[in-house]
Amino acid sequence: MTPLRDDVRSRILAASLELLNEGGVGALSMREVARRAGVSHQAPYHHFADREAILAELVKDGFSQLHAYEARASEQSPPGAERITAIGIAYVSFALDQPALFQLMFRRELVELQKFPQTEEIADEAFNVPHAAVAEACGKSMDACMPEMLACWSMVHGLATLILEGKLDHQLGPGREARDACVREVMSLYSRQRYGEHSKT
Amino acid sequence: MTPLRDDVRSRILAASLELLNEGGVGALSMREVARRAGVSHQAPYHHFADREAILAELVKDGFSQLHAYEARASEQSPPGAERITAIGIAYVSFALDQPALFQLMFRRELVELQKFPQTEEIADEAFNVPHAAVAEACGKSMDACMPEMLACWSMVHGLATLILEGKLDHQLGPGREARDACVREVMSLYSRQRYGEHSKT
DNA sequence: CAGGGGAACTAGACACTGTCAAGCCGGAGT
DNA sequence: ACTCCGGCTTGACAGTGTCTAGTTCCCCTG
Repeated sequence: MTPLRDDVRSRILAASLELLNEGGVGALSMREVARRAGVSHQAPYHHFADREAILAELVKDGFSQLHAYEARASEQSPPGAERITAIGIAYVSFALDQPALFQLMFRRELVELQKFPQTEEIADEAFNVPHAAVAEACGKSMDACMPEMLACWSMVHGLATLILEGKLDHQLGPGREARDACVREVMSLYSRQRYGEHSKT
Repeated sequence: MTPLRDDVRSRILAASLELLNEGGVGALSMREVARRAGVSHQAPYHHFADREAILAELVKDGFSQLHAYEARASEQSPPGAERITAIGIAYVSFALDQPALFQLMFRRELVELQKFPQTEEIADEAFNVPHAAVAEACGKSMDACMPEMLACWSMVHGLATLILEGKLDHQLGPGREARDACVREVMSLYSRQRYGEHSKT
């Protein structure tokens, strides 16, 4: 009942997220987190088993954010190619909005999802949104359209990764608009040609 | 002239690669490298400015290996969809053969390519192989087919990344054959539908 | 109203890391 | 013969994650 009860815990998570966004995963050290939260360097271990458990908590929130991005895109677009494009753009937009968090979510060396069933479950929910959209566009069952789904997911995830790791800086400019335009172009190029034309853009 | 002259340097690189392959990037610490090379913990700094410089050297070799994988695939297949498929499979094969090295090559926080022009140049060579293949299949210039190239590269890179990070363990089995089969399927699904049918597989 | 118990938190220590600073040492150049 | 210098070693420092041992304080029971 007392909001003070979990005060330290939430301050720790807040400080973690702050550090993550400021300097990436490398800047997120347990001791610095504790320092920012104004507690001793050992206090975090009373709320989390180890560093990985804290990261898993951030990752959980990350996947639920990703799910929200995708769900909104899915609802606001008609089924078929256009919906796939929209979800793909949402996926990359999330990655660009939360680069450090996105990287954290896909680093097994930092957090092994299998150890955190709650986090894994939310991750699966996020993966289901594009999967369902692809199945609908293909007119196949979720299982039957696995290759299509993998192709789609891979492309979107690869695009996000390459942009974040700066591998496309040479091709694209540094600005956010150029990146968004590129994502839109690649996505619509992909899904239009695969799932049929759509009028958008 | 004396082969002993660079003995320490090459032993350091060998030890680095060994550690990288044994336990990933996290296991590669300067002190452990020095220990394995049989020198003091400061010796590496007489041959490399810092940790990043050692990693850059490994990355350089990684990109030249990747280039070799791609070049061989390109030569052994006819231009068009089939060549793109082959190069894509080669790309992912490299990633699966050298997982730790592949990850290292695409982590800007670990090695910023711009700081190492030699490494960057070899990386560009590696990226040019698929780029040329896509341009040929499209019948456009290298510049004009940038979106197609990005779509292709993103998909292949994303597939490699997702497999390595274990995100497809649930969909695929753990075995290498299942992965190879999946890669083949996704790749040919992609390039066949985009660049026309080909008889293979 | 004691008093016991346990949770939240602190403090100290350990082994480890990357890197700076100083010293040793042997061979090359003048 | 003497100096210089690059390759290497040793020592130190601040920083890390985490184990262990206290300390403090609130709640629950008798």
